[in-house]
Amino acid sequence: MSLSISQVLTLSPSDEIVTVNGWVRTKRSSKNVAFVAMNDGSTIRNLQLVVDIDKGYEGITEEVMAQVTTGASVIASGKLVASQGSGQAVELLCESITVPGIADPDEYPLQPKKHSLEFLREIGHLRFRTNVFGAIFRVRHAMTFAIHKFFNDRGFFNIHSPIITGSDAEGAGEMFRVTTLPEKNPPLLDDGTVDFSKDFFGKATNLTVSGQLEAELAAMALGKVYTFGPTFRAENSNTSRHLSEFWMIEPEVAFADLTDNMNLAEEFLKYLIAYALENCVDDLDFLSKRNAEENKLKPQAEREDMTLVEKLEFVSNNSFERVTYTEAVEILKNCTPNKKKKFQYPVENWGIDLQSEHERYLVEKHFKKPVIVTDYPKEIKSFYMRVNPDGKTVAAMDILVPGAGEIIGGSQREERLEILQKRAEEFKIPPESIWWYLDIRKYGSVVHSGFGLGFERLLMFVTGMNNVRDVIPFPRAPKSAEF
RNA sequence: UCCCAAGUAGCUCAGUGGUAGAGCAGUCGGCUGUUAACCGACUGGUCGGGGGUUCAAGUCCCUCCUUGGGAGCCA
Repeated sequence: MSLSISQVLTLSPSDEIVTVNGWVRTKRSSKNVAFVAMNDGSTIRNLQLVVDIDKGYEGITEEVMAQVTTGASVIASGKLVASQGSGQAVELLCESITVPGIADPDEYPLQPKKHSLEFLREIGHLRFRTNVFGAIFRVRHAMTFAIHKFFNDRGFFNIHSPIITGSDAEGAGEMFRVTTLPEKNPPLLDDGTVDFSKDFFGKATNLTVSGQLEAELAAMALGKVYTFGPTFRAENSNTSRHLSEFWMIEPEVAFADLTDNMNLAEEFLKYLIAYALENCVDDLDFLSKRNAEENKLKPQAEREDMTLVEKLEFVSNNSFERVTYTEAVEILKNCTPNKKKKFQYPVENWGIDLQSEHERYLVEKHFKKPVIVTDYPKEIKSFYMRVNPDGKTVAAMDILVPGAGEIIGGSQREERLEILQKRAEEFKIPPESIWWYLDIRKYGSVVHSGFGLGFERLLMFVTGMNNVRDVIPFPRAPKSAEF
């Protein structure tokens, strides 16, 4: 009977022979007995293999045991016995061990010690084998599953928005071109630019920067929909919060206004955090301890007063703070760091865009909890956001959390055709490039709202990791696509 | 893209003008129902690349590359 380590660790000692497959984390050996910590990825916990050399089981030779080194794969069989040592309830008393794949100790880069995350990023093909990344990617899976469950339970339909898009007016950022034209001597127009009518799709195409516009179309028939797919931004962003390829969840709901939208977003985030707390206990416990150790190394002023798990519990049990942009500016204008000129960008006038330092102050110092900022000046937001009755602001909302910053950006969409056309004009978006988006407002237009949740930013918040490149298996960023 | 810092053994780092070091890992030996085991010995380096200053450069200067932190863009 072959079992996963997560299964084995729930069993009681018995005379039944069990077989476990996995990889060696560490080995401690002496003349008479050897202990092997084995992990198979099913859980962060290791199974302790005990090899009693005196017993002289067939197949467990010195040659085989010499191959049992950190990183090697092993298949072990034996009886589950109560552990004599502390640290584990049960252990596998081995009667046979085979090593399907060795890992030469002279070359294998992972050691049974703490490695820097920077180093592990350089060995992206092996970092899955560490406790940290095992925990992170199990949590990532759990969050993926919980997202689909949340929406499915509430009558939403998952829409696969296209990855290749012909729309270049989405305004969300620089795009990656998709083309099959030859690199050398592509067909040119008279003015010397590339003739994309000769390209694969008969027009210029790019990788999507957002599934929102397409989700809106679906919501106008299916009511409640969401997308969950990869998104691509060709911005030259070199930060710990940006990727060139990241995953985004974008719900879109017909007959829903901004308040409905905020309620959905808040319920959604709390659900996901509660799901992680309930279903990823071991992994979050490990990440929380890791986080606490890192916290100790920080200067006093930057230390957090809650552990990761405490922070997650706090967020799932308390309501988010909701403030308008106007109120946020008032708070910032009158706050101590602004008066003492500690901000790099002083807050003086209504209309400025909130900088990272301002958002951090609001979230980490003033409210000390997630904050929803609403009703931004229309000049600093997108063309599709609904203009408020004051004519100055739009029905937008951003959710800011400690550490990961802006985790959600959403809005009530402009459903009035004439106003949307005027807004597109102001943003210099040619109407013919979004004719289908405008068409939706001609036929049965309704109030509707939605938001985008950056999946990796959610994971940063849930796992306590500080760099977005550590919560995605294969990070893509400028000058970085090795694995 | 801009600002700041860093790049020295497989890993983490010390070395600020005068013969390249430590801890961990690895190898060998010892010891022990061990828990990132422990003890001893040994091995291990184009000091990120290129150029320059100097009798002499890991160290000073220029330049490029990469990484980290911050900023902008945003999720």
